[in-house]
Amino acid sequence: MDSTARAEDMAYDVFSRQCPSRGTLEHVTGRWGALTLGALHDGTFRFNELRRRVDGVSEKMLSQTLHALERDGLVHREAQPTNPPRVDYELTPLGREITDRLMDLIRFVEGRMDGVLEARERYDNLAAGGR
Amino acid sequence: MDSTARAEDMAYDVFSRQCPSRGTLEHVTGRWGALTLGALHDGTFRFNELRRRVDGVSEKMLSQTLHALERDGLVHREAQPTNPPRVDYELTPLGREITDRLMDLIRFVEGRMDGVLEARERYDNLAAGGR
DNA sequence: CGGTATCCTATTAGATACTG
DNA sequence: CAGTATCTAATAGGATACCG
Repeated sequence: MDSTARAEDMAYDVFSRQCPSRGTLEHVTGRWGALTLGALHDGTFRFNELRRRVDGVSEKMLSQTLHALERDGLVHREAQPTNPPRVDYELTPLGREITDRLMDLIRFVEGRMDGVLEARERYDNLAAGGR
Repeated sequence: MDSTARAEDMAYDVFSRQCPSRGTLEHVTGRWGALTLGALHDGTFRFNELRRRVDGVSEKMLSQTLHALERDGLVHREAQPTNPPRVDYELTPLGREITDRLMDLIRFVEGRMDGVLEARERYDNLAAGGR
């Protein structure tokens, strides 16, 4: 019984090279994936609204990122066949569960940036003294 | 008082292009950063032990990744001046706090991979029918 | 063992122009 | 508005050789 439960736990292992979870994790945590999910954590947005929220993303990268997240079932795309077109993006229930955890991580890192910046100064000063 | 607290909350905002938290988040969530931190979550390891744990990483990328994480104060490097040399890597307290949250995310994604794979099939079948 | 240095390729990302 | 297509530039990544 324990061995069965353990086998299920190990069904997907991101540390293994060929595991598909590695690809999905990269979609979630990649530079633009993380910021796009983070933006959608605040609500439903249109394409150009998202572009403004994710400061610095190009049309191309946002489009590519949204496609990957939609394919993985984390983002829902709602297109209205009007003219001009209107397309809304929002998190799916699964996308929301994942993004909740992603935001925990992002907020925590933001909250500790002072410590990170201090560590960098110590590291750089030490390296400068060493040479 | 509330306004002061809010100003502190917004000190670092990863959605803003120039914020240094964006770089640190990329070190933490990048392909090799996430897997390296994940490996170190299990304990202290030597360079080549880490290489084996992070399946697929090259010497060059592991070295680069460890340097970035050490500089950000998330990983501690302990070198013994013996011959042959022995170097141990482990998480700092800050690295552990961040990695705890990272592992929550990773384990959750692994646990939902069946749903992700089903979503991909639906998406690909729809796209195939559309063309 | 624990790396660094170099070279080379592949992938990613940005800018620009264009379309329904 | 919401993208796609194309081209180019920057960066990541791999292979190999070498060093303390």
